[in-house]
Formats: sequence, structure tokens, C-alpha cells
Amino acid sequence: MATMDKKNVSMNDVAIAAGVSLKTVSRVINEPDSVRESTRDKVHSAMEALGFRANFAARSLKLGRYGCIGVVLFHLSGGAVDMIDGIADAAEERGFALTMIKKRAGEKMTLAEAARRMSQLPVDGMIFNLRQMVDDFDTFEAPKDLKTVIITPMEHPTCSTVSDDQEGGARMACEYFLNHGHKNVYFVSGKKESLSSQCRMKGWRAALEARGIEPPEPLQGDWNADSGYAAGLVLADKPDCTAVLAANDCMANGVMMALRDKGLNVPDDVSVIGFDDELYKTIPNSILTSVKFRHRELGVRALNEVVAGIETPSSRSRTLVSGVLVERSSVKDLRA
Amino acid sequence: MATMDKKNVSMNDVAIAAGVSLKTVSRVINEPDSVRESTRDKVHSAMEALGFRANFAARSLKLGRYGCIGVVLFHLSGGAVDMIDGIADAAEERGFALTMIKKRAGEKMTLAEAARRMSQLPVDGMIFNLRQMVDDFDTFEAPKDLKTVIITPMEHPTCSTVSDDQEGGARMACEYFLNHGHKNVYFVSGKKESLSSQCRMKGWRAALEARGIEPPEPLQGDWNADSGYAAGLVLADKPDCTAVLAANDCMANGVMMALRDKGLNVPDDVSVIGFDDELYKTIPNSILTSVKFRHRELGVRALNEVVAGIETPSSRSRTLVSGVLVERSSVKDLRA
DNA sequence: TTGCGAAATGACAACGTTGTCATTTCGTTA
DNA sequence: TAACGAAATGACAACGTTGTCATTTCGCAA
Repeated sequence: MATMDKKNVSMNDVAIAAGVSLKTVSRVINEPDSVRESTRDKVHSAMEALGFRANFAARSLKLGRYGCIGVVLFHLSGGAVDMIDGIADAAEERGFALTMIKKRAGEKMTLAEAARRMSQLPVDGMIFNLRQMVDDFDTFEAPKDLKTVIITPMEHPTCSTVSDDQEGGARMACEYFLNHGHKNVYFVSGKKESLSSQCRMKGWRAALEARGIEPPEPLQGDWNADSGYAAGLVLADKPDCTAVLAANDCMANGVMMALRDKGLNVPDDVSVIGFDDELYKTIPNSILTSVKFRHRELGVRALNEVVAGIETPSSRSRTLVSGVLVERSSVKDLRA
Repeated sequence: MATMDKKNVSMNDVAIAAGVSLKTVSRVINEPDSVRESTRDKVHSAMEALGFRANFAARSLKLGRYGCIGVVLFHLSGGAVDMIDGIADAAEERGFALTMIKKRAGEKMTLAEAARRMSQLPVDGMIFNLRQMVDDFDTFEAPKDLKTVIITPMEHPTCSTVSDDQEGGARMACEYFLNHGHKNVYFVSGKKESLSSQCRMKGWRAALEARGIEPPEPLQGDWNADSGYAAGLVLADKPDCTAVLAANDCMANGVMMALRDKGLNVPDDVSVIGFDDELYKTIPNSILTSVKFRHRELGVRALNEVVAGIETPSSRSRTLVSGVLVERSSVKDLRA
């Protein structure tokens, strides 16, 4: 316990204590094989005794890189947890840490502003998580020396983007209905400004139009169960309504409850599909068929794209991560 | 657009371009008032023209601090989102960014290991989010030069801790039942290894014992609705069961569904309280009374504690953030 | 115009690492 | 034992900032 009171122990201190040169200490850390074993042991003991820890700033200054990826959270939702999880795991695997900043509630942050703030921080590249439109989306240009990947369903003119295939997922759900003999599909949307909701609606519409079906007026929801319930009450009165696609599971549940309260049975009278596959957590014996996106995979892809761009400057790319239809029993086969 | 191809633009480059000294450029950035306006303008133009961005590494090396707080996520749950949100907002307000690392799935990370990894990164202090027991919890000692705050319901011998008052929340819910004339309260727990579940159980037990009531055998759940449903089926057959406290809302919902399927009504036959107040998102017109914890506030407090400890080395402290009982109509008043 | 104190600016070292290149030490062979 | 090439080690500069202290310039009064 001969610990000194000196603020920070430097390599130089270790070198003196071990009776070797500064550079040898550096070598013990970075290329241990080039140092004789006896010397290495002396250095290690000295480091131990003094409690040496390499200085991040000095090291990065010399190396010209940080080993950190910046993550900008424009929006922090439930699915974001899994995405961050994927980013963090992939980062660790590649030897990177994460530096994170967040748009404050109420604040209006542009891409340029986010990039400016990030470039003051220790990062070699960055990931923007962007689920709503932002003013300067089309005009934004990323700093040339900072590979930038945007997680968003929109295509960007210059930056690489990664996204769930929300549109494809919605199309898949719709086609599932149609392939089961349904002649039409009603849609309950999420919040208007949400890009996810917009994409899901687009996919729904496309799937119907591809079969020459005129899409009915979509019902406006806000992601929560109550808005789904309200939509369900309306739908229950429509005799041609046999299939409902809700933009998330909570609203789907609201729809189902409303149908039940109106004396209708799911799936016998009306079939329902939701998104995100999370209802089973809250509802026992849940029967809801749901489109699930692999948020974790999304994060992994985004991180890998950034790291790839750091190692070998690459051009713009666009990655889509497909969704999966988790089948339960909320869709009736009308073809029988 | 006379942008150079030179890798990084340094203050020196700016100084030369502006025809001033290096130090003056530094002053323009750090103490603009000490520079004559005309000079300042010249420097600003040069910075603009060259695309100068201050080098984080050099700056931190000189200053001896990073302006970053490390966050270690041992566990990434739903509630963690709000907590991170609080940490991030508070950090920004205090002028700090976050550096994050995460325990990988399956990996067994000790506090010491986490601290070792963090201290290689650009951080001035750190926050551990720890919701399960870890081997070296009691023996862990934080690095002396890195203020460490642990978010956990357990008390730590040397580190500051911040926690929801889970035990108090459970007590509050229990007393709410008792004050409404209930003579006993059944409990459905979460996963065994979860500290939250353990604390909630402890509070439930304490509240009953304080009134001289022998707590019944708790029912083991796993946080999900299905386990709550199973518990509900068991409870429905117990004639003395008028009140059920479930360790989260999903299980509470499972309990309620089971009771309904057994022909019992909530709250007329049995009263129920949950935790986390999130059922309303998924269930329309939810009636579940629930104990809600302020996760965001938790994050804010943790961050503030770290920053305070950085500015003026402080001793160990313990912060409890109280919960709130969100009253709906799932509890019947038996006193009438 | 001169002189003076205050304001503005500059020269240089230092922060703690790693890269370059020179020097020392080692193990081998003649 | 001497000589040699390879392995191990060391001296010193450099990375891009900020702090210290010296120097120059400015505005104003005598």
C-alpha cells in the first residue's frame, strides 16, 4: 500500500519506478512481445504498485483516433432500448465504446446541430437515430472525416442509412390478410408525425393497390390503447370490415377490446394484426398476430456500417432489416 | 470553397491564416471578451474558411478532464429508457456528455471489471445501473479519482447510491389496501433474482407485519402476464383473498384476467394493485391502480450526485426517490 | 508630443502518450 | 575470444491544446 498521493501516475513514473525507459513501458502495453519477460514483469509490478492507468487523452491525441462511436438520440422510444442494446454489443465486439447525446425534450435539434456537437466529442464516427422528420434532412452534409449513419426510414442523399423495413412489414401483414381470403383491410395509424406510422400506412396502401383494391379511409390513432378502442368502435359498425391492421400492438388490443364490447369475436367476426409483438407481455394467452422488427439487429447493422466506414472510407449505402410476422390466431382463414 | 485536403485543421493553421498567434485563436474560443473585436472577426473567418474544429484529445489532455460521465448498463430494461433519458438531460444541462458501456448478454461482469474498463475511457465520473446482485458488490472499491454512483436498491459500504424507494412504494400500496378495510394482502412476485422484486416483496411483508398480520405465502411470477394469470387462478380459489399486490402491471393484468375468467369481478370481489403504471398504454379504459416510480428523476439525481462529487469531492451518500400511487378504480373500499 | 497604465497579443513550455531512429545488449558462430 | 546480426531498449520529437509570463499596442492625461 505504498500508494502515492500524486494526482495522476504517468508512464514516466512507472518507468522510473521500474528502472526502465518511458518507451519500454509504452511497449509493455502496446507490443508486449517485443519486451523481454523479466523486464515486462518489472514494469507490470511497478504499474500495479503505483496504480497506473493509461491516459485516454494523450493516447488519442497521439493516435488520432478515439475508439468511440457517437450516438445521437433524437427520439427515445421503447424500441430504442433494443436498438441501443444492439449498437452497444456490436460496438464492444469491435472494440469501440459509445458516446451519447440526446435531443432535449422540447428542443428543436437539426442534423447539422447534432453533428456540430458530436464533433466536439471523442468520436470516430456517429449514428443518428431519427424517427421523425427534421428541417435540414435533405440539405445536411456530414463532416467528411466523421462517417455518419442515420437510422431512419427515409433515404438520404449523401449519408448511409439503416432502417427496419416498415413498409415491407406492413405489406407482408396485408398480403397475409388477402391470402387468407379477406377482401379488404382497414388501417389504424399511429401519431401523424411518426415516420414509422407513415411507412406502415404506405405499405398497407401499396399492398391493397397492388391487388386493385381501393384502400378505405385510415383511422387516426396515437399509439395508445384508448385510441385503438375508439377506432374499434367505429370499425365494429362497418359490415365490410373483416380485417384490421393496427400500427402497433397496444392499439390493436384496443381495437379487439372494442370489438368484443360490441359483441364481435376476434377472429371469427373480425381479424386483427398489430406491430411490435409485445402484447404477450401484458395480455395472458394473447392471440394477436403481429409484425415484429428486429431492433437489435438494426443497431448492430448501423454500428457495423459506421465501423466499416471508418476503416475504409466507403460510399453511401442503404440497409433494410426485414420484419417477421409472428403468427398467432387473430386472423381467420376465409377461404374454407 | 477553398477547403484544403489537409487531414486536420489545427489552431496553428487558423492562426497563420488569420495572421495572429496560436494563443489568440485559443483565446477567441475560451475567453472571447479578452480579444479585440476586429481580431476576433479575423479569427472567426479563418476558422470558418478552414473548417476548424477543436481537438478533443488535446484539449482534455491539457485540462485534465473530459466533460464526460461514464454510464455502465448492467441491465437494460424498459424502465432503463426513462432513467437514461433523465441522465442524458441532466448531463447536457450540466455540460457533460455520456460515455456508455454495457454488459454483454451472458457475460458476467463485476463492478471491478466495469470500473477498469471505464477508467480507460474519457470520463470524469461514472454511474452504474445495477438491478441484480453481483459477486463483488460488498468488496468493490471505486477508483479514488473517479466519483462513482451506483443505481441500486442495496446500500454500498463506500459508494454513493441512488434508488427508487421500491420498498416504500410496496408499503404504500399495502397500507392503501389496509386503510381501505382489507384484512390481508396477497403478493405476486417478479423474477427471483431481480432486486426490484425482492424489495417490493420486502415492503409488502413489512407493511403487513407492522399491523400484526401474518403475510401469506407469496406467489412466484416472472414479470410476464402469463405468470400473473397462473397466480390469479390460484388466488381465485382462496376465499380470504380480497386484495392482490402484483410486482408489476403486466402480472397484475394477468391476475385480473384470471379472476374474470373464474367469474370474479375486480374490484367488487377482489382488489388489485400493480407497479409501474404502464397498463393504460395497452389496455383501454384501464382501471388498475398502480405504484409508479419516477425513473427519470432517478437518472437526474444520479447524474447530479456524480457531478457534485467531481466538483467537490464528497463523501458517500444515499438517495431514495419515492414512488407515487396512481389511483384508479381497482381497489374496493370495504369499510362502508 | 510624451509618458503611463491597461488592454491586447505573443513566445514558449507543458500535458502523457506513441513513432522514428539510434544505441545497447544478447546469443551465436568463427 | 572476437565478431557479428538480431533482439531489446532508449533518447527525443511530435500530436494540438492551454497556462504562464513577457512583450507590444492602445487610449488618455499631462
